Amino acid sequence: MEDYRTVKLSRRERQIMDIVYQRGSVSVADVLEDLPDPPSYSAVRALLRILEEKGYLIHEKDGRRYIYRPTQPRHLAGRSALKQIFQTFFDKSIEKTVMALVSDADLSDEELDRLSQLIEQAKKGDASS
Amino acid sequence: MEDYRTVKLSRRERQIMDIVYQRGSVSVADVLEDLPDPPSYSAVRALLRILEEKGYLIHEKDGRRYIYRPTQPRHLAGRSALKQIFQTFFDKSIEKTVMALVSDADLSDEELDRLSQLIEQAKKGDASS
DNA sequence: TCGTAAATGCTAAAATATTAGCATATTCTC
DNA sequence: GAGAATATGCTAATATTTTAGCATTTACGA
Repeated sequence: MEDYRTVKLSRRERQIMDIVYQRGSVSVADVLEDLPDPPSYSAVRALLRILEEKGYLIHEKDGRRYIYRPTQPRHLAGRSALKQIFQTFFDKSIEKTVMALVSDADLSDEELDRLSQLIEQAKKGDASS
Repeated sequence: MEDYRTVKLSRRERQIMDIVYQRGSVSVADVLEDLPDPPSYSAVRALLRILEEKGYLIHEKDGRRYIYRPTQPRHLAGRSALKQIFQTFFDKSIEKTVMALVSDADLSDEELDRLSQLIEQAKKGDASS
C-alpha cells in the first residue's frame, strides 16, 4: 500500500484517513466530528465506503455501527509519511529533519535525555561510517 | 498561509506544491517532468495559475518562461508539515517522531554526533523540565 | 528582421469527487 | 413484539477538479 498522503487520494479522502490514524479506529460519527467544514452524514459514509473499496480501510460491526480501521499499521504509515516530508522539505536529509523537530520542540530534559540515549544506541549498533 | 498538505488543496495541486518545494523553483516543464501520470502541458499551466491565484505561488519571468516559487519559505512549510505528521501518527509526540526517524535512518557516526550536540545544546538552552 | 519554436491566455469539455436524500435494515427499549 | 432511533445501501444530482485545444505572444537564431 502506497503512502496515502502522497499521491492517490482526494482532499476529503485524505482528511478522513488522517482522522482514522489519529483516532486509531472510527465510526461515521467520529469522522463527522473531526472533519473540517463537516459535510452530511451520508457524505462521510460514502467516502468511508470508497476508502474501503480502495483498500485503505476495513470495517467491522460493533452493534449496529461500522467501525473502520486502517489496513496499513500506523507506524508504517507514519514512516512513509515522514519519508515524504524529509524528501520534500529537508533535502532528503533525516538529520536536517530531526534538527528541525528538536529545535522547534521545546522538549523537557527527560525527553532530551531519552533522545541522547537513543542516539548513543544507534551509534553502537551502527556498522557503517 | 495554512499548511497546504493538510486541508485546502486538491490532489494535483498538492502534488505540484510538493514538486515546487522539492525543487525550490519550477518551470512548467519541470513540473511536468516530476508529476506522476503526467497530464498535458496545458493542464500543468492551468494548475500553476490556480495555485498562484490562491496565493501559494508567485512567478517571475525568465526569458520567455515563467518560473514559479512558493510564497511560504520552505522551512516553514516543512515545519507545519512535520507538525501534521506527528500529530497524526505519533501521538502528538515529537520525541516519538524523532525516535522513528533515527531508528529507521541508518545515520553515520558523524551525523549522530551532530545530533548529540544539537540535543546537548537544546538541553542547555531550555529553561523548562 | 523575419520565421520559427516555445512559451502563455483563455475557454470550455470531460472526468472525478463530493454531497444529499430516500429506502431499507438493525438494535434497543418499553 | 412494536415502535423509535439509529444505522447502512444505493442512486443520482451538484460541485469541483482536471484536462485539452486553439489563439496569441514572445524570444531566439539564421
